[in-house]
Amino acid sequence: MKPHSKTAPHPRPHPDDWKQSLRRRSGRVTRSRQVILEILRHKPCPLTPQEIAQALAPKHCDLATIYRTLARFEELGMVQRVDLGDGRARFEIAEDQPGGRHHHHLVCRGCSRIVEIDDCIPAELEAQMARQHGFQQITHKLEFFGLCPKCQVRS
Amino acid sequence: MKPHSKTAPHPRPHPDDWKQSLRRRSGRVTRSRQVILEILRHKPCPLTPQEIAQALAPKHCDLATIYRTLARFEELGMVQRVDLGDGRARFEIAEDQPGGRHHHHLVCRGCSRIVEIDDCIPAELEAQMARQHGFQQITHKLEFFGLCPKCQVRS
DNA sequence: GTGGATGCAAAGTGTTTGCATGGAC
DNA sequence: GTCCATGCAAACACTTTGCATCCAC
Repeated sequence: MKPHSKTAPHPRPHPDDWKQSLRRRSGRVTRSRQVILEILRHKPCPLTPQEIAQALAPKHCDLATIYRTLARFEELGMVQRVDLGDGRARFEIAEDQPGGRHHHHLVCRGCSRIVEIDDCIPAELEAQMARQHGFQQITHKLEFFGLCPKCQVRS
Repeated sequence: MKPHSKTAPHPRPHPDDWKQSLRRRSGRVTRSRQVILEILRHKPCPLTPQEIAQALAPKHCDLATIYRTLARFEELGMVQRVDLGDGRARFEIAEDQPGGRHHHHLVCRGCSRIVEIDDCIPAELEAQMARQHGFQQITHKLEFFGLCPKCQVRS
């Protein structure tokens, strides 16, 4: 069940295209920015700014810088914000970027483990909603919560 | 399209049952608590603690009290927390309470207007996910975002 | 009268901003 | 050399907590 199949897949940019698009917008390709992007590309789940800071701990990067970088990357459409309802922001590679894809998350209520999920809601559901309420450009956030096998035993 | 039909509807408690269930748990039925519940019952969309404070402005109730009351009500299963991704908590009557029902929200990205939506994801989707990843007691959060008719004109 | 609820103030937590310095181009 | 990015500290918004007082029972 993967009803959210893209009809016209985006052109896949070269992994380093971002450097040019950043420079074009008078931004600079700094070491921090490269490392942050590397970390996001290699992690299987969305990360909080704190987690990113830890991941690049040896090279120490200020939290404020991480926030600013992520905000910039979000503007450029390189990363997207994920909200799992615990009051802290998480970021992952945007779904139309190399290494990204449209997906949702299944979060364990016990240990907070995050599993990525490819299933999605029927596209027709959004279309119908758009018609019914006159809204346009509809997007959605869908997250699942449950108890993972380990935490079922524990409780 | 309303695939989330309840098979066995909860017994509908009397609107004032909460007073007894609160007292049973050694809680007290104070004026603040009654008014807060009244406000939530009469509003068509989830409210932030701030909005609740405004709504009962003449009778002034401290924000801390509102937070504590909502936390208590949430424990008792009377209200539920809604997260629309803007970093502030919202609350509404729980879906199995009198006046509540399972629903989701469609939020305007322009003016933040909130519309309640009865559509839901196919129950089969959750069931399959449970099987596939071994999770249990799966719940979901589903929120839609778009541009309402007014904001389409503006932009 | 007792124990829980409230108001007020202070502390927490995640995030953002101001400003001087450092580094990409 | 110019201008943007960074680090550090202060400011912010929302939420939680401590404590003396108040009130439901």
